[in-house]
Amino acid sequence: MGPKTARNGSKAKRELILRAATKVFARNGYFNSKVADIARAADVADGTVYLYFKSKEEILHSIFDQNMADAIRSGRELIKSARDPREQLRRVAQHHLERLGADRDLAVVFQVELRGSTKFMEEFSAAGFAEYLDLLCKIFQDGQQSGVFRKELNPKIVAKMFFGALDEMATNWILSKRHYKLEPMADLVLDVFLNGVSS
Amino acid sequence: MGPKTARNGSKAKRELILRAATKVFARNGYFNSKVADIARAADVADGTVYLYFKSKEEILHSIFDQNMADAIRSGRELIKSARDPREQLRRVAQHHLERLGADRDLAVVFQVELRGSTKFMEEFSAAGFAEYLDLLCKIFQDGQQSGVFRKELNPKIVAKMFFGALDEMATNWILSKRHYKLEPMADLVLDVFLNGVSS
Amino acid sequence: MGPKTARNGSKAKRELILRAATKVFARNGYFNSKVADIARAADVADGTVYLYFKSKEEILHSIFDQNMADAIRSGRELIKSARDPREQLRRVAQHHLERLGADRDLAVVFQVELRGSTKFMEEFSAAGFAEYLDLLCKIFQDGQQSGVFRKELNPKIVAKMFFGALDEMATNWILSKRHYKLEPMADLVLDVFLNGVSS
Amino acid sequence: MGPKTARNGSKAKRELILRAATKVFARNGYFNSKVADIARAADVADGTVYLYFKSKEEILHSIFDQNMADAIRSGRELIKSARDPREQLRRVAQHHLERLGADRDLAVVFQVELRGSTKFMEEFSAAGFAEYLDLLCKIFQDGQQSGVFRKELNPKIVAKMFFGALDEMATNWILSKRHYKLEPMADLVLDVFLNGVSS
DNA sequence: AATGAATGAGCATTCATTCAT
DNA sequence: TATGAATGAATGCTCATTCAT
Repeated sequence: MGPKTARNGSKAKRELILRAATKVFARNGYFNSKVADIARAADVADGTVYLYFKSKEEILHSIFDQNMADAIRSGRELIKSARDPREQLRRVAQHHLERLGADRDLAVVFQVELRGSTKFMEEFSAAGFAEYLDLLCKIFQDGQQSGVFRKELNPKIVAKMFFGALDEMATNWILSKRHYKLEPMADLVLDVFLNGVSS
Repeated sequence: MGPKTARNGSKAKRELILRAATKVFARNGYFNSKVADIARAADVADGTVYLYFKSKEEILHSIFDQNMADAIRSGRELIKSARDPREQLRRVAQHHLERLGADRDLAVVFQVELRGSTKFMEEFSAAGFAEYLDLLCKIFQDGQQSGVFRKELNPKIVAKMFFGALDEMATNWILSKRHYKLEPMADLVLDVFLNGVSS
Repeated sequence: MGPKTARNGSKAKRELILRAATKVFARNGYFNSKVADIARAADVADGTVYLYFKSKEEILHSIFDQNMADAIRSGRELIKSARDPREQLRRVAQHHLERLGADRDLAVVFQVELRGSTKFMEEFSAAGFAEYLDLLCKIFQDGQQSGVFRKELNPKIVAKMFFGALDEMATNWILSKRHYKLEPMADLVLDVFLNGVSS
Repeated sequence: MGPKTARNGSKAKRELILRAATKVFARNGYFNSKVADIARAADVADGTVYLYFKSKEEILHSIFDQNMADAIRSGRELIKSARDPREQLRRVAQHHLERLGADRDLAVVFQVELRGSTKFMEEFSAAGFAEYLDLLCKIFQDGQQSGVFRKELNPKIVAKMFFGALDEMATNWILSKRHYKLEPMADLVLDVFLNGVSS
């Protein structure tokens, strides 16, 4: 059998629904999106959604899980592709903003819809998010050991700051009415982080 | 009648409802909070809520508006109280985290509940939030003019980064199970911003 | 305040909904009845039903509970009103069939709708129903002690038989297309029970 | 091909599904049973059920029809096997309770699940049930003609009473938590019917 | 005959908002 | 001002049934 077996079909339809949901959530917000909207956007019947996801909430979770796993995987590979912690940081930051900048709907879901509930934020945090922060933290720690970064800084806090700065770039990009590229922000952020704002 | 006329009473009750709503939103999330919950927490009848607010959404907006106005006012005063842009930055950052650290419920609403809808985020952004960013931006611009900060940096972007970093500190503080003080983070953030992470 | 206080109004509306539900359940069956049907029949909004009952199922329970409590109360009084166990039996049987014969909708709910689920039947049995059987059982026991009834019979079983016979009369009456009086069946049943069918 | 042709295979599978449905209906109730549950219990695909039955309702009907036809057939044979109407009554009653006592799932379906809708009860009544009552009625009429039973009694009503008493025994047996034999109740019921409860 | 993925009509329940008192 | 009973629109999810394979 070729690649179009039943299992592939299932995965393809799951993906289809996920993409449709991302679009719908991005446009209407999670709470204002009806499962029927997602079904229509995916061109399937309402009930079909429930063959692939247990609930509306599980769809949101799946969007997060799947993309976060991807992001972490790419992040790890990017780190391996460079030696200099500064360069590692640059690549991860750039990739971070590239990903979001390439899919506005996904970006909206990540920057806005996923933040709307403490409950979700807690799981969100507990899940891959913490892993992503870890990844950044490791880079800072490496840099400290190799003497590139100041040793007296708390790497965890620096990682959060770095993430927070990138995150804010992304959120502002989404909310902005002007159309600009998100990805170039990475270098600006990096510059400030590495060298500070002081002259 | 002294200053405690009916109008004062009204304001007091409005305040009462607002505080109750903050608590309820923080604990259950905006979408899962019922107006009846807020009414019960404020010890008034359901209908009374509508004598002070047009809708549930307006309550959320009011929480934001009122606190944001306060924050901006304080911010302006703090800026006046110092000459050195670095010190101005430090005071604003510290105040930012002090405010949130002093009222966990308010912090939850600001860091989590207010982020859950693009629609709200847009108004949110349009409203006082932009003003707050402006305030930070001004400090950076002043610092650039007085030669304290690097002139080649885009002050708007730096302001967003600074805000993003502080914001992330606050969000992490809320989600953290450990109990620590939020306010001391201000100096750590400032240090990195001023001097960078490079040794 | 006269009899039309809020509390009376509440009870009256609860009663109104209960009566409407009885009619609706009788005509369409419990599972095929929509809460919206009940609301329309009671001339209230859908949501109003939930101010008085927690769920659709609770409405069914309430119909049972309320009527069963009435039946048991009346039964007890009827027993007091006569000395001869045979006369007691006659009065209870007649009252049993009178009640059902007077309200066909209620009869349908009792004879048909309440029987449709083991779960309900169990609670049904556990609840007032067992009490009703007890009441009949007592009459038989009294009759046995006073020598009116055969002492070798198991009074519990006889009570069940008697109830079963009356119950079948009621069920048949409901399902019958012909219009006849239910109540006169009581004497026929009693005759057979007292004297047997043998000549 | 011998007698085990496809048609036999079909009947076997039909039977399989019917048995599975009886079990599922008995455990969950008709309305709470899903066709998918029945299919799984019968170890066939959901769609297969519809090759043998037009609808879920038809399955319930078939359970009734098939068993009722059996009961009537057995009943007729039992009547032929005895001359004395009293003995005929005894054999039919005993067989009635034996059948139900031997298959609790079937008994639950007959005593509880089949009673849950007026619509079904009407057809139920129209169908084999009336025939079963007729059978009992005939015995009483014979007994009246042969002078064994009192001539002034309405045989139809007596038949219903007799059925009602047996029916109640069966229902109580199902709902009872204690484990006892159902069949011996037949003689007790018969004794009361023949001789009455009076001493 | 058999499968099981897909369908889509159907419904109990919730809750923001109103308004008569 | 304050109340809280009443409203009714809104929606996630289920499941009997179909049909392409």
